[in-house]
Amino acid sequence: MSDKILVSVAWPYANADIHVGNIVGSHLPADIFARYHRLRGDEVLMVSGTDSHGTPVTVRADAEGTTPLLVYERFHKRFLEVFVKLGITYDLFTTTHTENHFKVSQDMFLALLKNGYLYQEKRQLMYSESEKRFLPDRYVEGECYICHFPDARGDQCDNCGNLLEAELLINPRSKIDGTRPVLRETEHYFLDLGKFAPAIEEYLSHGKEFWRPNVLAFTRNIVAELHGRPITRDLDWGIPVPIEGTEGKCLYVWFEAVIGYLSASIEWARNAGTPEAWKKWWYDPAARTYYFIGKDNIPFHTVIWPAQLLGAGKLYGGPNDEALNLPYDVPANEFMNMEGRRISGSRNWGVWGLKYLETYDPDPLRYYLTAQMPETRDSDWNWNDYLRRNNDELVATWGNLVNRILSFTAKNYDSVVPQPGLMDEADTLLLAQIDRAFEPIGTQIGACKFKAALSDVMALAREVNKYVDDKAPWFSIKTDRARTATTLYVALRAIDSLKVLFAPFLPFTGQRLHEMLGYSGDLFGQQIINEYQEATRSHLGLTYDSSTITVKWQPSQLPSGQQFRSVAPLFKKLDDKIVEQERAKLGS
RNA sequence: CGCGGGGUAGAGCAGUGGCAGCUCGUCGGGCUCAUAACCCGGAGGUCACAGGUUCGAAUCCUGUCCCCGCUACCA
Repeated sequence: MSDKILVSVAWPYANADIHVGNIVGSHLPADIFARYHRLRGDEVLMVSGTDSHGTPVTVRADAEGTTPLLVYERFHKRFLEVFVKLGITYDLFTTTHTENHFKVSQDMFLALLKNGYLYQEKRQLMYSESEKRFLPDRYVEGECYICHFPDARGDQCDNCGNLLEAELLINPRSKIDGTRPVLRETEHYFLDLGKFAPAIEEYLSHGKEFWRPNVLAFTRNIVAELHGRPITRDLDWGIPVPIEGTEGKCLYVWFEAVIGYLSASIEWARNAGTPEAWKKWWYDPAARTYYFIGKDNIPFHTVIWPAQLLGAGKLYGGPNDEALNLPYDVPANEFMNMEGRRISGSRNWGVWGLKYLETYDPDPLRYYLTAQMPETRDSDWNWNDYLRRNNDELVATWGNLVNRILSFTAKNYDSVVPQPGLMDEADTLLLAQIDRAFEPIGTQIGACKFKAALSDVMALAREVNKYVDDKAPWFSIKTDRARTATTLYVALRAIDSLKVLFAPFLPFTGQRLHEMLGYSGDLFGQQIINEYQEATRSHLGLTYDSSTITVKWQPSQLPSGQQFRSVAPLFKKLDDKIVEQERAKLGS
């Protein structure tokens, strides 16, 4: 029986390229999870998109002398490219800059307003008369009112380190044109989070034992002191507040971006020609919704988004009048550092997806990132470690197992899966051990324990290497062809099973191995980039066609007599020199 | 005392009351099918530190030190 699984992934900001921290934090674990559930035959919907609004995008546009629209479009296109090359199989990766998302966000705003969860409040904020707009804190400089450093930023003083209130700076000036901003009163909408505290506590109080302890502890702590947060800002790049007389005000990004999970699901259904199909993930109480994010995003997904969903109530209405589903699990990852220091775009301290793929293959990256995934604590990318895991684990253990058995079979059995004879205890035990592994390894992936699952699969590959060594077919071939045929058949079937167990982690080499073994058909579906036209604008979206999948999460049924196609190594051994070469690029 | 996470073999990690484990590296041996790949064996740890609870603590409690994150536009 198939489960309904919604895989929601953090929306990357359209102001910088995707780096390994973004990939390991959310996109990759989500993809492993989605691929596994698809192999199981579950109904999976995996969505995300580009967060195209917000100050970072505007800041970048100002710096480049261009428009936020062009900045967002440029990075959005590069996101799609990196996800195709890395095999991050989104059913829909869209953007927040669609008419659909505007509409859904505004609908949710209005629903919250109608249900009494929004209130208005006036604030005094910095306003630039020369530019006729309110200035974000970072756009204001002035004398620090604590240490009197003359060039403090609006949000923090670089001299004394204190966090500042921009409106209190002495002699404030605009960072853009140097003019003196004035305080001007502005009215904003606030989400009344305090009203949700009892409901959120109730939500967190049962059935959350499987949540990662840090996520749960962090969340429970926040719920204790919930207060209203502004959800609108004085900006012109974003989603307009859908109320008369609020010109020049937009929905604040943190409020609007999370709504993307819902709007992307709706868009996916509409694009597929089944406009109601999204409802089975959002209204069926048996559906499970997962949110793959980085730890910086925890409160938005475990408190604020549930509050929005609770407050919006039934919104568009489920088939049986159900309310919207709350997050089932939020498996947030910690951060991955780069050679001991925090990844930083401005200092060029990191490894970027597209850049990496110019030189290296996707599966070794997926392997290394999974093995180093920051599931319980911060981890570190280290090029020496990358080299070691590629050469000593991927190449030496798994790649070599495949290569030694396939080439031996090619050489001695004419590239045909041999007919096994009577199996002895060792043969039976090995196959039983691997057949039995599907369930516990699947359970681990389903529980978002990706490191442990991958390490268990690799341990099985070592078991098969050991079996081959014990059987020594290179000896038996000289005296007992029947015995050797059995050994090779057992090893090949083990390899064929390992192909499936590794598949969620290593889809590209999995597909190659699948073909080498002589199968036709695909392990996974195809990724397709489409252009979608709405009434007034168009956007690119990445989608996934799973109709060609022929493989299931189950032990190999490899038929003897099947003819191999070409046999070639799955992985490339890397030269030691890359460590110094790659390290030299950091920080330059 | 702002909040949360973490400190276990050279490196990276698992291990929530019962003889301290895994991968890699290292040392020694074996094999030769395989990308000098594979297999076997050994060495290596006062489980951050100090107290406490317990027949028994890496694991529970108290205190201390150190690292990381959140509160900002660096995921």
